[in-house]
Amino acid sequence: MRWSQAFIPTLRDDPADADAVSHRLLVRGGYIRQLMAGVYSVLPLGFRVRAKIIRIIREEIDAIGGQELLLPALHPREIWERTGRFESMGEILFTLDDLRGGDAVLGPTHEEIFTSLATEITSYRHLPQLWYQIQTKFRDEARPKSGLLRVREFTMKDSYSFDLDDAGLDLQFDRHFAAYSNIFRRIGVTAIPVEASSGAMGGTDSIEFIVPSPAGEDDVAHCPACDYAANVERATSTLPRIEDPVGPAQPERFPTPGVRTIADLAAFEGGAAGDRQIKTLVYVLDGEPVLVLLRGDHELQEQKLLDETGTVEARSGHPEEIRELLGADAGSLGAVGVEGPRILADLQLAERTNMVTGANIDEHHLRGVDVGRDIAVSEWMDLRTVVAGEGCPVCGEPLEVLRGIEAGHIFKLGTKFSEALGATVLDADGVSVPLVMGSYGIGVERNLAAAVEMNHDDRGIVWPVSIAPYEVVITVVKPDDDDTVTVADRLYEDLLAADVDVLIDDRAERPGVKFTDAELIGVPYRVTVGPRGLADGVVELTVRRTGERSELAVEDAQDVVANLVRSSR
RNA sequence: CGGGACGUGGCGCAGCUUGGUAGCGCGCAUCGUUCGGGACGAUGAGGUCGCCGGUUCAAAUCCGGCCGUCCCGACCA
Repeated sequence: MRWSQAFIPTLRDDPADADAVSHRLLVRGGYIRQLMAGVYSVLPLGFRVRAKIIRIIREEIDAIGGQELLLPALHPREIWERTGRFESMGEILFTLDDLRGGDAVLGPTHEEIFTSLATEITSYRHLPQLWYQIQTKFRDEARPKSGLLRVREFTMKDSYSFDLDDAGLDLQFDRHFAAYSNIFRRIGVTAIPVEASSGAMGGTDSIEFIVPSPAGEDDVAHCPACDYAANVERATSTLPRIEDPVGPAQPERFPTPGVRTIADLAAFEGGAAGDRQIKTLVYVLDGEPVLVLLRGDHELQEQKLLDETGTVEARSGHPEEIRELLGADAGSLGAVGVEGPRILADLQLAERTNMVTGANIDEHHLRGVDVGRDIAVSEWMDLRTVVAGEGCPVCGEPLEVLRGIEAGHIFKLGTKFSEALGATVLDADGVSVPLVMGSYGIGVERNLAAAVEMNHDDRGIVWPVSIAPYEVVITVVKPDDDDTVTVADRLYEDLLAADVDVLIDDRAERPGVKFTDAELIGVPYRVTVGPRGLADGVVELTVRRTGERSELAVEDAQDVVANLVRSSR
């Protein structure tokens, strides 16, 4: 491509509304433009990168036996109602009417559609199957942000596996794990596989691939020693045992004027440290009010509460609800003697004694509370959020907590969708059994952005060669100098013939502008052709990532550059 | 959805408090001088001041409503 003819609208200034590094650089570099909140146009440079990412994904999924197909983005509302997800995903579903008055939705994902197609599989002899597509998804996110990282319309590769039994699913799952690892490596991002919550999917196993980045939205507990990694929605840790001093034979009420918080009570004369308090929260789970108990210095992990209780929608109780349920306001709540609502207690409270908690009378607390003796816990469960520095559940070393981008997610779905939609086969004994399914997603543009988050410097993007829009840019220093143009054009033609993706900057611009633009858009290799070098029979090669420069004899340039590109793809 | 900010040529911004001919930088076009790290000069093109309504002789500016965008939070396969 000749830069003089290309549509590469680079900007000299940072766009005012771009915050994330990838957002800023992709807009400035002329890769993308925003059309509306969370919706972007992909310009020629961006399109080339996207195409390379798609090619890598396609090669890897084909390699594990995937069959590519294309399902509609426009779905009947009815199929979403049949699996209950019109309700559970209702918020993010784009809905629309058609002329015959029916309701349609734009697909946010495709389990329902793949599963309904899979009803055509009738015999175990036709299993396993692995189907995938690379297609546009629509999700009406409440808050799109950070450029391509969180959008409302995006491309996803989603694959779906169909097996007779769990063993078959496990195999397909493991193959996807390997394929995804290959994909991220080839795209040039570091993605940490982490145990994840299955959320509303209701599956069994689920692994997210997280690219560490401050622009991400997921927190991951990671053990540097043994590689344990889990989304904090799921992560556990080991904590030192606390020895409680011996307490009274029954709880004692005491006034605590002005005490509202855990910290207040810890500082209060006659109170107790946070780790000796019981925190009592009122939550409403699918309409049912419950009490949630945690150690005073621990934070609730709401996703764990959802997962453990099988709840679709959870919220904290409103002040009026709390008062009606317990007779006091937040700040003085407790579970001692409470009957009626379910009491869900975090495992870390087990066998604790002589604790301090609210008395359900405003500005009064109880001391000497023995959890086993005084509180009618309905269910024990892991509910707390892991914090950096706590012990790894596998090896005990201190955990770190990283922020990252969810670049891919693989799920074992089991039979949830096949049962709901009647996707069954006859097994060898002639018995009708539901297909055992897995689903596997990877966001194309999100990975493009993640690659920029991981590969940039203060001058711009630094693409890995594998996904760079162009592998080489030839910078023509003096486009009105005949020798320069002759040599540059010949090199350009030769590199094209050698199957190198090459861009020639033949614009009538000053050299500084060209160098700056080349660095901004992030082309891995730059060959500078100008009279100064040609006087000595050389051109100059600059490596974008390292800034390393070398001189190449004009006659060698084509071979050297082509080989360099080939070896770094 | 709650909180905050913003909306003025392609991009980045000033002007609004105190109503009176719409400005600056970059970019763009033409010409000239320049030319190996974002040149200089001259001339020029380009704007329903987000939209609707109100106040006023007169509204980018004041008032009301709406729309849009970004940030924080809530939310989120």
